[in-house]
Amino acid sequence: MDNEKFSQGPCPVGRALTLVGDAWSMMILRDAGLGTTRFDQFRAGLGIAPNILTRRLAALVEHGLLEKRRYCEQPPRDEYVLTPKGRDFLPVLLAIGAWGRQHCEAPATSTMIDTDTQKPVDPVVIDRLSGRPLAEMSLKLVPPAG
Amino acid sequence: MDNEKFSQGPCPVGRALTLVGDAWSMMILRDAGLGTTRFDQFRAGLGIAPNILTRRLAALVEHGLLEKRRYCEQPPRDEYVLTPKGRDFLPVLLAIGAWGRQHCEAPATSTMIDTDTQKPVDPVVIDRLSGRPLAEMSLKLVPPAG
DNA sequence: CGAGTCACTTGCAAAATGATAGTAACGTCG
DNA sequence: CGACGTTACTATCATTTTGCAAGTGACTCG
Repeated sequence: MDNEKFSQGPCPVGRALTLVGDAWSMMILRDAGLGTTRFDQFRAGLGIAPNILTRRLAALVEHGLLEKRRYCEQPPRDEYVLTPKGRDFLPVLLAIGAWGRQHCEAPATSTMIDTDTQKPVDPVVIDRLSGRPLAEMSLKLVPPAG
Repeated sequence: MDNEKFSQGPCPVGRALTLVGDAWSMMILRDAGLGTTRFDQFRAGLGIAPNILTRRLAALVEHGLLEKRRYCEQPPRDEYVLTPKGRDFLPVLLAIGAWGRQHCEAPATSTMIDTDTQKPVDPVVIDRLSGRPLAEMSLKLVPPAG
């Protein structure tokens, strides 16, 4: 869907989706958030074909969500690490995961726990100002430049 | 990417993405959340080809995010309305939008405002238990079943 | 009757995806 | 020192998906 209409349009959702709006990219970011850094780790963990992985990683690097770093010269070894921009996207993935846990039943489900309290996290999207869950709020769209 | 590996796998993110893990589906849901219900409204608003729209709508209906309702018999007119499952996904889209507003600059940006307070909303993903933003927390993955 | 709206379907070209195989640079074991 | 393994890819090619344009059928409005 990657066209210029959305990448420069007024809707921030559209702009975001031109960068990360495909499943592989999000899965790569998820694994990167869990500590995966190397090409073959991503490949094995996701079961993704190497040519596709190459392209997705390159796109994520180009868009500034990952950084490719040479961490060993001899032999040449690269790692892909999240940039601040990429790290900021992880809460969104956890929100997607929370939705998936609620609405897509499956035999077994992995969970995330807070390492401080050892309790499972339950991601909710709220409004920072009012502190209320967005699901309970009534919202209105305001177009730009008016 | 739609394969059985993820739709039945342990990761709720993967399961969710088999349903909504493409940009068009999310854009359709976004518009549905803003009140769009009819085929040609979606088509015109998104600039999507009609055959693609047909398939995406059918997939979203099949997966239970939208419901197709005949609201007029003569002439036959259908509308697509969000199910509870689909409505629960909207906060995630707003979180994606918040990320997009922060990280993808553009000349002009539309915003959402709270109709109660008339102030712009600022979506953040927090942990329901601790109330803390997930971005500040340190998390650990726990695999299922042992 | 003719034009227009709505919700699509059909046909076909172009692009993306995915499986498999190959490559290049290096390290390690015997 | 030479075979084999590891890492990080590229190349090739079949399959799948996407997207544009045009057409269709049911119906309404003037």
